[in-house]
Amino acid sequence: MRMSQFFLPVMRDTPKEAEIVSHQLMLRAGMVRQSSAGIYSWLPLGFRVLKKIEQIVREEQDRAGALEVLMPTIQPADLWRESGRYDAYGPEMLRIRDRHDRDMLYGPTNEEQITQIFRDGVKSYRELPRNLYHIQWKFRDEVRPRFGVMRGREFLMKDAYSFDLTPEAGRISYNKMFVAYLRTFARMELTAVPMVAETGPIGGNLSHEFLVLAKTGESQVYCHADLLDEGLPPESPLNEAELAATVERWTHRYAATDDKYEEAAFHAAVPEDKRISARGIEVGHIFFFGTKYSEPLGCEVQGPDGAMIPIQSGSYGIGVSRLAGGLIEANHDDDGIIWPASVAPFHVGIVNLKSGDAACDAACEALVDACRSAGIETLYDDRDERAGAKFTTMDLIGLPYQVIVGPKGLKAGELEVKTRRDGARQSLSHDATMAFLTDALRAVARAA
RNA sequence: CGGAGUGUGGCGCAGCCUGGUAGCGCACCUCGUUCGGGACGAGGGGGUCGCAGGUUCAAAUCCUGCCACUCCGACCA
Repeated sequence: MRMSQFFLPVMRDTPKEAEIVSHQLMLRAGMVRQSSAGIYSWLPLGFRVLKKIEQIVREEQDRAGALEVLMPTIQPADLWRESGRYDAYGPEMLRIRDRHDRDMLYGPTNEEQITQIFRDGVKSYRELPRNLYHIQWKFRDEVRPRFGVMRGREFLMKDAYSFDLTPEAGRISYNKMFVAYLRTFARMELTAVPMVAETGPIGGNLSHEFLVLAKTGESQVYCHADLLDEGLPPESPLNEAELAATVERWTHRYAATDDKYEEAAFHAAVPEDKRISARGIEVGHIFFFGTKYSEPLGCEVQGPDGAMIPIQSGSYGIGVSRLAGGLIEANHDDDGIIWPASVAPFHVGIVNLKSGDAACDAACEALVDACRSAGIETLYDDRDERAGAKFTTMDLIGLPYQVIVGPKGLKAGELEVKTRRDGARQSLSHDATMAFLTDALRAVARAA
């Protein structure tokens, strides 16, 4: 993408309504613009990030055997009356009336919708287990939206729903999602710690939250320090025992949010030098809730003996739009954002220090072409203005690598390659630059 | 919903107390000079001063009401 043809309204000054760093940087880097309280438009740069996140989530859901669907944002009230949640959900549910005076609502979640779909489509235990998910906009009319996209009223969420015959089978489905979540966050280079959680209005009795530790996190969390060093979860697919072992590996140590925290238990379970007390951003939440929805909604299948059996279900959420903010909270410095390569809006920024100079233009074009062939996404700063006048734009928007092209370097046949995270610079030939970039971005390419 | 605060060009702000029909920095446009890293000069465009009502010869400024947004608290992906 040529910067001269892109839409990138960056801001030098920090808008005063933005308090936390991710919100400030998302506005300054031209990723989002606020529409009203807790509701945002995603501009090209931000939308690219959102899609990258969404795609990683999608790939890991697919890998775990979940099937993607797409359910509507607007749902009929009657469906929620069946489950009893129409009245129970309260003012956080945005209620709408259509032209025929039918009560509708903008979905805050989709348990009812998916249960209805499954109920009407599946009649036999032979068709279990199944896991259906979608990535769709939700609306919860929060009393107090804040922190930009981290706590919006409208937000993009991946929600998956599992359907099993027995609680034991349901636990396997739960474990699959648990491991998928570990993999999902690891691919974004986030350390997300699973913690035992309250089940809240979604209901159920088995639940974990996944929290990214960050100073600006909304939740107070307590955990064992070694949990942060567990590293990468094993490659799927895993058998039942491997799944259970992996879940065990990430849950046998103490980890709890303040809802579940008990000081005595924490101190008993964790030696003092391993106790971590920190703030966390909740980026995922999984529940197993058995027959909570299948019973009131009549979601049953016929078992081997012919008896009707209510389905055992769980639901599994990832805050996709929230992750965009969470990733910035976890990856930034004084100059701006520092994207992990897997979610960066572009992999490489190319800066032409002397636009209009034939050699510089040609070298940049050659780089753009070579990167395109190599599957490397570039943002080329080709603007015909003072070279470098916008140079911090590249730092601000946080692309992992920058290649700086100027006439002096070119005379020596060299390009300057800058790594955003540590600021390291090196002078390399065109071929060496491509080799460096290809190598550096190999992990991203391999995962995709 | 309780508490606190803010609304003046795209962003950041001054002006308000002591009414006299709007200003600064950045950004933007034109021309010129610059040109290996947040340039300089000259010229220029852009504002219902959140909205409504009131006081006054005159309101960004004073009064009343409303709205929006932000922050702290309780609640959530």
